[in-house]
This record gives sequence, structure tokens and C-alpha cells, in this order.
Amino acid sequence: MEKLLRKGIREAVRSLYGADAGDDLLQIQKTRREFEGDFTLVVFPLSKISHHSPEQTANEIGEYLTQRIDAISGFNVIKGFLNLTISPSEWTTRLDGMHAVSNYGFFEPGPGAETVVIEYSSPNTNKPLHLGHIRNNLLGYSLSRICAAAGNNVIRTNIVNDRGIHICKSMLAWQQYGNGRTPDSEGMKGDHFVGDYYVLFEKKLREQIEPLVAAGSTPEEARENAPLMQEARSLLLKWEAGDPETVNLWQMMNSWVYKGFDVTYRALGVEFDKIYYESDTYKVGKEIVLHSLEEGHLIRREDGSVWIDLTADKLDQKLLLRSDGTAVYMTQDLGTAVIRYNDYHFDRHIYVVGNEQNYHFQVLALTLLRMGYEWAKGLHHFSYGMVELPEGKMKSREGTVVDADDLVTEMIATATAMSQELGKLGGYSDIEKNNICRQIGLGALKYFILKVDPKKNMTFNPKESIDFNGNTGPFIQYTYARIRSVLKKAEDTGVTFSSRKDDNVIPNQKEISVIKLLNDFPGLVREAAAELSPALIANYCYELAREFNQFYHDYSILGEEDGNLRSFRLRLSELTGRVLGKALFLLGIEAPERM
RNA sequence: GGUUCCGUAGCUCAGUUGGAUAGAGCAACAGCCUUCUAAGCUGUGGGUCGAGCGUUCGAGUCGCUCCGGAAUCACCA
Repeated sequence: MEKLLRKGIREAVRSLYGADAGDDLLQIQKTRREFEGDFTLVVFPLSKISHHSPEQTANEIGEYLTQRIDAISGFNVIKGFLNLTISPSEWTTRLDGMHAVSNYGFFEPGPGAETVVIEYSSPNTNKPLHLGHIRNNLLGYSLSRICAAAGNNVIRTNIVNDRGIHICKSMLAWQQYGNGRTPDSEGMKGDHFVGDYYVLFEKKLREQIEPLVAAGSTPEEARENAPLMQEARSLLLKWEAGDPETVNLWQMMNSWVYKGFDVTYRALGVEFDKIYYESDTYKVGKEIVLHSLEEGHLIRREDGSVWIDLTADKLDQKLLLRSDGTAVYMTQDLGTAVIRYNDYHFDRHIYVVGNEQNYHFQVLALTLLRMGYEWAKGLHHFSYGMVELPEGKMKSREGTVVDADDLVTEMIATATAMSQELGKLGGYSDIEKNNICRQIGLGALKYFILKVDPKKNMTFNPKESIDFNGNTGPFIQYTYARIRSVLKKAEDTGVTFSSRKDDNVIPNQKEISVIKLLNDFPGLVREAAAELSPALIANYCYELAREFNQFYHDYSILGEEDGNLRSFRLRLSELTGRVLGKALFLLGIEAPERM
């Protein structure tokens, strides 16, 4: 539609003023609600070409377009704004066209499609997932669907941080205080079980630190010298040396954690195509660093540590290998990136990681480039903001961390309670009810998180439960369910609707508003992929649902006597439902048939 | 201190490559179920877009300065 306008306006300018108008001069936007019209041309930039006043220019162009283009039925000019009205029959034609496309709004990967690797989740295996991880997982998963819908080949991947001193801490605590207990023996999820030992380690460590500080040590010294810390370090050395007993313990505890993570991932509805483990990739990272050192890209200091000097790029020197030869965080990320490139030859690699690591990813990409990996230009840090509580950051010390499993459980419980209170889902089996309430509770949570601009920090107030009314996931799900319900009733009562356009249907303003939004959907999918913004999709869902609900409220669909009009409204409703379903799909939100 | 990000209604958030009188939801108040699902629809009140200066026909949006908040600058991850 915009293309058509753009072409027409360019012709008008050429014919009227004998000049070519570049794209930057043709500013077309949707007409604001308070004015009459569908599309607005901002004429100010063109008055330089026309050498007439903005008003006169607008009138001349409007006149030209109305006469030459059938789809444009009228225009009005307010100041420098040319408001164009699209003829109602053009809208029914558009609806017909959209309705006929089977996978409307989604694009197949063409010959030139990019391969995009998306890394998200990236958990440590010493703690269960919390609200911060939920934001990460939901963003990553949604991005993967959006990028795929825009026609890219997407690989969803995860890097599990399964080694390092933090893992050794929970291992040590279990060794010393576990008495052979297991998640099974305690009836606990494995990640929570292991996480408790990590917390226990910190508690016992603090008990050891206190007397040392009282005896005159600085807190830093005391921490380093505490017996538990020493033991944790020696456990890490044993692990790196491949000590069988340590490795066995590590494998056993990690397997507990993975079992727990699987449950959480399944509950959240996220998936991966390929999972990498830091315990594999750090070795490759070390090789790459040593190789690059030989090639002269890096610096070896006297103590044996290896660094890269990025001061020329206004960054610092960065450690890549410790003096004892062991790997740091950066080392394994270098290795992971190289392995992934070898695995997939990606065009782009998107890291979904919090903004606290902005510096890290700047260094990562630059380092790989210095090492000669040109593809590192395709690395992109998708940096999202923290989830904060009203009091500020979540602190595990103060027990204010919002646990992922707990939150999901609560959301479903709230959905269930609300459903009961509203007297919904009569006649459904318990299994069906539970499934729908699960979809709604998760829909509320996911939408709540995804509607916010990813790069901003967001606030979550545990005391106020997430809304189910207004601009929420359930609102959109509800709109979808309503539409499905109408379509089901149509089917049950034998009302059919043709997919072909009827010329004599003149849509009303509400209907046109909905069609306009439906018309935006494919462009929106592309834009969301380009901007990497699930929030765009979420806000679109809301707008579409709201617009449809107004139409639904004001007009009858099945009760319409005029068969052509009824058929048109059914087509409109069906496509709206389809688009809402697809948009929710892009957010990783399920759409219930009834609620 | 350096770098990066954020600041919009009481609260949570939208606001397109700079366009018209800055929008939603929640909360508050007032209405609408005999009719396809009221988790809905309609209305009322609520704003110095952190502050100032600049760029321009036009600034919430771009630039500079300042104020406030966050992150980061580890032989942690």
C-alpha cells in the first residue's frame, strides 16, 4: 500500500514540478486518529521542490493522486499535511489478498537467507534459574522465532557454564555436609538441591571469615585464607587435572542440575538446537590463544599470563590466560565462538546477555578480529536490562531473588483462581482446565516481560501480582479465544464464508482500522527482526486486539443478516485470529481456543 | 574518574527515519451483559516528557552542558 503511494507521489512530483523526489523527501505515515484519512504525506520537505507553499503543494499533489489512482478516494490538507483517504473497496481487496496468503506475515528463507546463531539462557550449574534468567530465556526464544519468521535460518544455542570455582563450591559443600543426600532422597528438583549447597558453602565460609577478621585480617585476606576457600581452589585444580573422583562428583551433580533445568525450560516452553558446555570449549579457547600468541597478536607477560592490548581501540589490556595457564571467562567464549563458526558458518551471531557484560562482548569481538577472524564482525551482543525489584537489585544474600520455578507456579495458580472466580471453563475436564490455566498464567508472565523495551531495566513487584486485565497477555489470548469461539459457532451452525471478495461490502471505520493493522503485520515482522525487538510485536498484538474488541463490541458478526457482510466480517475475524496467534507465537506465548 | 545505558501521568510502560493537540494499562470514579465469551466495551480526572541551551519550518525524539539513577572498567563468571 505504501509502495503504491510512494510511486504515485513520485510521479505527481515529477509531473507537477519536473523534479525527482528522493525517498528521504517522501515522508509517508499513518494518519493520526483525530484527522480524517488513512495515510499522511508530510509536505514540508517537498515545498522546496515545488516552490509553492506547503498548503498549495499538498493540494496540488492531492488533486493529482485522487484523479489518477483509483485506490485513493479523497484527500484533505491541514497545514503542511496531506491526508489521503483510501477507498473502502480498496480495503476489502486488501483483506482478500491477505486472507488468501496461507502463512501471512511469515517469510520463508530464500536463497540469500542469513544463518543466524542465537545464544541465550547461559546458566551456571550451581544455582537454579531466577527472574533474570526468565527475561533472558524469553527474549532469546522470542528473537529466535522472530528472526526465523523474517526468513533467516536460525540456530538456537545455549552455553552452559559448567566449570569453574563456583561449581567447585557447591561440590565441596555437598562433600562435606551432604551425607550422601540426593535430589531423589530429598524429593527436590536437582538445580534447587545443588543451589542449596552453594548457599550453604557461602554461609559456612562466612562463619570462617568472621573470626579471622576479628583477629585482624582484612575481609579480602580472610576470604582468601579461609580453609573452605582453599579447599575449593584445590578442588578446582583437581578437576582441571582430571582427578577421577572429582570429575565423577562433578558429573553427578551437574546431571542433577540439568534434570532440574530441563523441567524449568519445559515449563517456560523454550528449546535449543544445540547446547555447548564450557568444559568443552575452554580447551579450544586455550589453543586459540596460544596459537594467536605465536602469531604475535598477543602479549606474554613475565609471570606467564597472556594478554591482548586493546588500548589502540580505547579499551584496556585484557587477560586471556592466567599465569598458571588456566582459562578465564573470555578464554572459553573465544573458544565457543570459533567452534560455533566452524559448526555453522553463521552470518550473524547474537548473544542474548545482560548489559552488565557490555564490555566483555566489546572485547570478545575485537579480540577475535585481531586474531584474524573476519567473521567476528557478525557478532552482536543483544544487551538487555536488568530485572529489578522496587527496592533495587535482587540479592541472594537477602533472599530477595525471585525463583523462576516459584514464579511460574504462582502465575499458573493465579490464573486458575481467576478462571474459577470468573466462572470460566465450565464443562472442561481437569486436564483441559489445567492446560488452559497454564497457558494463561505463562502468557501473562511472558507478555509482561516481553512488552518492555529489552534494553531498559524493568521493575517487577512481587507483592503486586502480574495483571490479567488491560495491556496483558491474557487480554490478547482472550481476544484470540473469542474469535475462535465465533468461528467454531459458525462451523457448528453451518455458516460458511467464502474467501472471495464482495464488491458491494463497504467496510465501516472500525473494520477499516482492523484491516489497516492486519496490513501492517508482515512489515512489522521484518522490522522486529531488524530491530531485534519482541516488544514491537507485543505492542502490535495489543493494538490489534484492542481494535478488534471495539469492532466486536459494536457489531455483530454471526448475527449480521446481510450474507455478504457476514462473510466479510468472518473473514476479517478469521484473519485477525490468525495474526494474533502468529504474533503470540513469535513471543513464545500459546493461544488457547477457549478461556 | 573513564566508558555505556536509562530518566515520559501516583505506579508499570508505549511513543516509527525529527511531524499535527504526547498515548495505553493499572489504581480512582461513573456507566454498559435478553444478543457471537464482561479476562471485554464506553466515559471522567491525572503531564514543566529530569533541567537548561542549541540545531530547524517543526524536538519526547538530534547535539552540547548539568542533575539524578544503573552497569562496567578483576589472574570472578
